[in-house]
Amino acid sequence: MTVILPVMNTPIRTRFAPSPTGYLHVGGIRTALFAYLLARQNKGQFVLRFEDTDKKREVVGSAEHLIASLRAIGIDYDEGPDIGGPYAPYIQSQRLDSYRQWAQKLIDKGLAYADPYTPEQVQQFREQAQAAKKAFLYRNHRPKQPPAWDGTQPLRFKSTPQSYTYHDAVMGETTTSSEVIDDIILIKSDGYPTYNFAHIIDDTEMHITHIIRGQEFLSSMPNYLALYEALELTPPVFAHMPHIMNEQGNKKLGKRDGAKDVLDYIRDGYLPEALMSFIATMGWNDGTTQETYTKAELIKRFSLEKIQRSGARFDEKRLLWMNGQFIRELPLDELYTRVSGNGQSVGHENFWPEAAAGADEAYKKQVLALAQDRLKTLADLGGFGYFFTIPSKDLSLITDNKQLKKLKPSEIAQLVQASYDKLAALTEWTPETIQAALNELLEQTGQKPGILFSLIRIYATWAPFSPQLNNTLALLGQTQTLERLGASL
RNA sequence: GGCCUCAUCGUCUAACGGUUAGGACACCAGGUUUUCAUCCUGGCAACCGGGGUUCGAUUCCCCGUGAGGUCACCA
Repeated sequence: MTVILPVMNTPIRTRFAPSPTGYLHVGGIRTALFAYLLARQNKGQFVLRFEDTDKKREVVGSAEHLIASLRAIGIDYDEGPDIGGPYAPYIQSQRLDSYRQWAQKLIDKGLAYADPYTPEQVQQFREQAQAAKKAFLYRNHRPKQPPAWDGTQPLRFKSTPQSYTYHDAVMGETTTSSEVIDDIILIKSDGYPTYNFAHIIDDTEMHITHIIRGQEFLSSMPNYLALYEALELTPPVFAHMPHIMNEQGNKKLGKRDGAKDVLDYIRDGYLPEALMSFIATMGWNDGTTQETYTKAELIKRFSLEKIQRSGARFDEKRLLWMNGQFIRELPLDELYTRVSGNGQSVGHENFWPEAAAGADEAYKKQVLALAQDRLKTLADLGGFGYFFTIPSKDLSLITDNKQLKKLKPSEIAQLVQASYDKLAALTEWTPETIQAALNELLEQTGQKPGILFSLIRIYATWAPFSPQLNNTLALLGQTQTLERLGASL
């Protein structure tokens, strides 16, 4: 039969419904993001719901962690476990009465029955089917006279195999085989509902209009459609997202394979807006050549129809590039607050090198202005410690330098002394006057910039690289520059 | 194995029957008269294979092949 999906004229309501079993990785948060974007675009609501019906797998603290992750990326929800809403509670373990009532409706209609078998017996059926190279279907073993359901056995759906055709907002027209319809478990023997049953009830009661979820649920769609029918409910719009694959491209991204916690990206100095743009453009684009998007642009331009149907690999190099792009576009003052957190919570990290602790704000902002173009992550700021403290000498910078290593120590000393004298004579200390002095120094000593400037730069910073020499010296100040040049090897 | 889905440079992607198949990341080369980064310029690099349909297929159809997902008292 064909399920005709309704034309939606009610406000759009989407949801993100994770189970509190761990952290959120980029794959998970993308599903949340797309649901969020759709709701915001249509002035609808975005709902957070916890699906905690598997008490064995629950991880302490993960609910808070999930919430923190969404907040950190900039995905705010209108209703949820912690903030409530018109359809509270938003935690499945607190909605058991609802599931019971809807289950009773199915029992009354003769569409649900108690499963009399032990898990071991069912497992035996499964193995028999496997041995016979056939797909296991519980309904082939459906008891003729099932006992009355007393709540201690699993409650199963009494299914009728049939084929469905439905429209998926991402995947398009989809037809399912009747073979996969089975007597799925509605309520487990521990009294909690299965995801398969609970999400349908919740989405209905919470007036969710669009279910956006991962592609792994595609193969269960026939069973869900059968349930909607049995419950006499109108299904919402479905949008199944292709998976994000790991970097090797051979598996869907998952926690077991080391998929990174999104909060770790924040801790590592990735900007939320870069993360959002990157995640959104993995598997979605608006048909233009635009490469990065602000949140406002995403809300405006997003559409389910433009979502890619095939899985996308997670390319961390591209994320790193994108992060640099966003850092560069930040106004200096904004960048300053981003790197100067109190370190108390995620999103408020302090990325300054330790030596910067006592430095004054104006000076730090000048350093930041020089550093901005060179940051790929905020954490890269940690490499600018030489602006705040006299760096320890690393002679390998000279001995490993293919030009400098040819010089005798006496020649080096001479060059440094000449530089010292020249810079000490300056009465005005600006990038321009310094550059002029440096240029004169080149003529005076007859040295190539590659040798002379490298030497000065190394004496001033003892770092493998640093901003442009004149700017670096200007910011360091004349006194500090001379002190560093004056120190002997 | 059954069922479902997918298929353009190494990667993310554009193209919705007619293009020298475009952009970006990565990589390589050059420039911005020190390094690294930024920025600019240029380069390398793709329509999975085979049949159809069509005047014409990357694009539509079929069959292969490959990849992923799913077959739980997990979600």
